Amino acid sequence: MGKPRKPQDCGSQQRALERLEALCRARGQRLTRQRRAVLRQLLAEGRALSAYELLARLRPEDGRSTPAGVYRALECLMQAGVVHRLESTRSFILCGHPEAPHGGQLLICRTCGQVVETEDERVEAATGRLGQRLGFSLDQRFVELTGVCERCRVPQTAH
Amino acid sequence: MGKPRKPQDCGSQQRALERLEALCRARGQRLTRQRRAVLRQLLAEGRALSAYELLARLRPEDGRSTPAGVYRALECLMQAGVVHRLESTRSFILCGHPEAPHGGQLLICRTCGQVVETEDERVEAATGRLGQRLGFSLDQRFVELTGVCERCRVPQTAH
DNA sequence: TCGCCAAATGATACATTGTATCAGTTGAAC
DNA sequence: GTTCAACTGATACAATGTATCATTTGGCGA
Ligand SMILES: [Zn+2]
Ligand SMILES: [Zn+2]
Ligand SMILES: [Zn+2]
Ligand SMILES: [Zn+2]
Repeated sequence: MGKPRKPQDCGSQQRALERLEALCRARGQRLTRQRRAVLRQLLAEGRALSAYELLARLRPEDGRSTPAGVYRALECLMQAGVVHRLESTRSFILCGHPEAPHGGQLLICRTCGQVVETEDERVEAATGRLGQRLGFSLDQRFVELTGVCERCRVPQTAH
Repeated sequence: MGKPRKPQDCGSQQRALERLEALCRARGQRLTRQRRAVLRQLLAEGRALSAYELLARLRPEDGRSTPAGVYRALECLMQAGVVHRLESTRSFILCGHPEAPHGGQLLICRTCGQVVETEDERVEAATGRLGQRLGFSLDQRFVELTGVCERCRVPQTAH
């Protein structure tokens, strides 16, 4: 609960949206009305949303949105690498650094809902080596760490 | 799909069941009829099962089993540390080495469904350090690596 | 510009996964 | 045996995710 990181202002939101659109196109995905709408909502929210939370935000501006439509849009955006799914909370979030395709780590604050995405070399190396050691050729790595972030742990005296 | 690791024979199954029961009791959990039945099914199956797959196996021997009952049993067994939930496949599996409570890594073969559970020091260290670096005090670590296991990759000529 | 075709959508229905509630039962402790 | 918390049974429902198919859209070549 509690407010997560505040959403970006409109100017940078617009720029971020354009950047994401360019990425989608570059990766061979049409960026349609629905998909753009999903991106916009995720960007505006600034935190992870469940598919049905997304749907609730989309319906006011497009009454024809459906679960299937939302899931299809999310599927496509995940393909394009600009959205990730949080397995442990069944929700979806914008990629934090979508420039290069990747599978990183997600740190989730269970108090404020903040999600931090990283690409930690040591974790990458360790999981890769683990797969190798056990004879697995890995194709996906889910690393989701939940806990309490610094801001939530230290009850900073608002000044 | 394809058969995963074959379930253990009845003798060692019985022993394993008794060992698990002892662990549950040691951790302050009553081991009731339903919970024992869930354990038995997971042990017999030798792979991860969804809650409803479990339910389907329980009903023939106890027609009063319900989803709520299965989830309650699973909840308790997870508390006791003898069952894990696979977030990425929404299923449940017996802990591979339940002697000490832990949160390890799960390697999942997407061909045969086999799940290997490890407690890799390097992965533990790397994720711990990552949390620390980002100011998170972690309380749970989901590390699920999916890929293809050795047996499935090398189509060994059965002899 | 026009027609074509693959991709995407809309609409509907359904499948799977997980919880809430509350009355009744059980079982360990005294 | 009584008691009380834990557990169960039963029911209903909430949340999450898919299948199907007719229709629309949009890029592309004639
Ligand atoms: Zn990312
Ligand atoms: Zn926080
Ligand atoms: Zn385990
Ligand atoms: Zn395999």
